[in-house]
Amino acid sequence: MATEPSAIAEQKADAAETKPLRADAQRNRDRLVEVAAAMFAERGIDASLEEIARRAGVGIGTLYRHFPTREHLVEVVYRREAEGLCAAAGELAGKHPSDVALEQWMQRFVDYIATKRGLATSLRILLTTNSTLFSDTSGRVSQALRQLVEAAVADGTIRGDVDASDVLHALSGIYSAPDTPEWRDRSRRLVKLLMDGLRFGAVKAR
Amino acid sequence: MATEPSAIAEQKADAAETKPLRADAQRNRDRLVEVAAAMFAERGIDASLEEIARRAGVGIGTLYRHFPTREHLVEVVYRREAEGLCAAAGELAGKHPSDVALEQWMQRFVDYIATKRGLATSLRILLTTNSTLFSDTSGRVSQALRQLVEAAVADGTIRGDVDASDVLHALSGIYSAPDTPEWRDRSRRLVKLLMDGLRFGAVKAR
DNA sequence: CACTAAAGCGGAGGCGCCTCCGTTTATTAC
DNA sequence: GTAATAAACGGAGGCGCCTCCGCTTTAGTG
Repeated sequence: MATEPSAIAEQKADAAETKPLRADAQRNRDRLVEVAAAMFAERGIDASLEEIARRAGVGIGTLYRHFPTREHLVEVVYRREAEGLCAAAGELAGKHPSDVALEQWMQRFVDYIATKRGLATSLRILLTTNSTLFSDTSGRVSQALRQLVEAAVADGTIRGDVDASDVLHALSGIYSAPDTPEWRDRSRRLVKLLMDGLRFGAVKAR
Repeated sequence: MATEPSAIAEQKADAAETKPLRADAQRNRDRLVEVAAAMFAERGIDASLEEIARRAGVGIGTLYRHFPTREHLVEVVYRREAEGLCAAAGELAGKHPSDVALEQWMQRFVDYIATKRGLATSLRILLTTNSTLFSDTSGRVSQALRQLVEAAVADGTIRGDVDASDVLHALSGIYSAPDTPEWRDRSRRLVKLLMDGLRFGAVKAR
């Protein structure tokens, strides 16, 4: 499943895809995405676009030029979130013992799911059009999890009789809870609980 | 499949369900529903609620008191539409030859589908909550069609080798076309075509 | 009838969405 | 450096959403 560019713009300088933006435009666009990510996390998917523009220090017109609809903006934020999550797997693995890396990554996964769920309820329509959005990101995300679990099993910091799918399955409780306000905290506790279970009976006892 | 009252208010005086409205309130409510039906048909599901209130000669506050969300209003309009459609079967049968009654009813069915489709795209969310909305109306509607088809077959104004499901199946083209502007006209022609087919080889040739 | 409480009314006001276009700024050519 | 031009900016303005609350009307009661 290749990661082809979505129908909706992507600014990654990876390949000089679509004419590079002017310097100021690129700067503004980046700021907008950053602020939007914060706002969506804080206030939910219905955060005011005008406030996002305001906080990013640009006019509302600028926001609309870059992201003609709310959905466009949300999609970009979501993709960024997913990318960050995948990248985090490598980074955490580099600077923590592998069980700790796994735990921290899963905590971050909770935030990611929050984004995903918010997006899901809002974007049913866009999703029918742009169906690769979820499918191709979720593949990469579970790949990242696999990597972490395998490393931790390999060096004995978690028990050896589980694999990534087991962990994902155990995490499924995260998906189910409705959008209650305590959802995030409960999910965090769930991750801790799961980690205790994983560490129990590990070769390298703590 | 009983027609129990939806989670969302219904004003039918059938049984004195929820305290009868004050005369003026009932009047305003009726006007609102009527105007809304016209506006939704004319301008689509996103018609301005303020304009609906204006045309109905009431304040926007009144509209919101009766229908706290756009979806509430849409649902009531839709139910009314469905009821009207079912009732029309009986009326048309009473004053036209049965083949003509069938034809006219099918033309009206086109309008009904238009409402239904508009609603469907807008109300995915509400539908997950209030799932009886579609299922219980569609049963009654197809019952109405069956009645008309059987009558027309019985008195020989349409051919005898078809039944209501055949007709419904033949009408399915109506469902498919996207929301193009010509959709309604094309659907009307489809109904005419179908009628010609049904009359062809009828016992009582024209 | 007159009175009163409850029900209903309606629109001002605050906010968000989105478009349009005059002004500003980066880039390119000389 | 300067000029020309295309790209980008940004905010005013128009419209729609929805809430809130002071005013009006109705339906009872005597």
